[in-house]
Amino acid sequence: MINKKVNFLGKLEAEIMEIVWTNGTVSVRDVVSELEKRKKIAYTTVMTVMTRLFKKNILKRKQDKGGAFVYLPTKEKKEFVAQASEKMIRNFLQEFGDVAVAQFVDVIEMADAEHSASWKKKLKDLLE
Amino acid sequence: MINKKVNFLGKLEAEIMEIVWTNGTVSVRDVVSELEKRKKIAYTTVMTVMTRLFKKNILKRKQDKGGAFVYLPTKEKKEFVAQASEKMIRNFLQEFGDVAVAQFVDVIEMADAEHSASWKKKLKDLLE
DNA sequence: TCTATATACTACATTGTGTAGTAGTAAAAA
DNA sequence: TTTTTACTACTACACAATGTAGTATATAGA
Repeated sequence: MINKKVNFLGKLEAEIMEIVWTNGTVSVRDVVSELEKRKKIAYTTVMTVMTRLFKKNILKRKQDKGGAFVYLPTKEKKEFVAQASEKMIRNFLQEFGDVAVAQFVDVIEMADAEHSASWKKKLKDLLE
Repeated sequence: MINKKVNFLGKLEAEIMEIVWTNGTVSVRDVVSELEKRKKIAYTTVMTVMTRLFKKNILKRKQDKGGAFVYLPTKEKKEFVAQASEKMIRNFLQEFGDVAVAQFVDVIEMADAEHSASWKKKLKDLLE
């Protein structure tokens, strides 16, 4: 089918999640302050996105004293990435089987060559 | 960044490309006939999508005698998939390095278990 | 009670995709 | 040659995801 369905995050969503993952528990205000170091952004913009993230169950939140919410990641970054990756790779594998595997190896080799890295070795090790 | 940018194809786009890849050189009419076996669809819908595919350089086309266009894939399926995959895996690897590799192995193992397949073996072989 | 701030709600823009109508044109048929 | 048919270009609308932000309301603290 070759058609996409993996849903990672939008650009702003991703920026916000990075901040949340780094800081653990944050208010909208916190995130806004952080983002404002880099760009002009309205409080309500951040709030809207965080509310959406909450509705998508990517963020949890609870009432802070003072009425405001504090937000927490539903999953730590590692886990979130792992699950999103899994979904992606799974689709990919299901769709392309052999090609997927072969392609993965190719890219790993290319990447190793380009960055004198050794993902190939790591991969071999993981396969014991 | 964890944000998506890999662009595969939409559902209808993918269906159309499958038909193109299978048949090599097709007119809009050909594709419509093929799709109509499965669902109700307007000629112009298919034409619009194929024109978009052409503008995105995924299809080539040339004038047929009779005024109509015939469309051809810019890349064969194998190559298209390979390149799209490469882009995806490359992003993924760049973004998540270790986790990506580890995750790939995990999924392969799970998939093998679930479908008594042996992608793991294939992978090992490819790594010689 | 008043004021500052946070939230909820609403709304608009943009992009990608699916969907399709209409008008014009060109070729084929009568 | 005139009529019919078929194809293309253009336009348009819907819907989802995302980025962006204003407004109105609620509430806590001064």
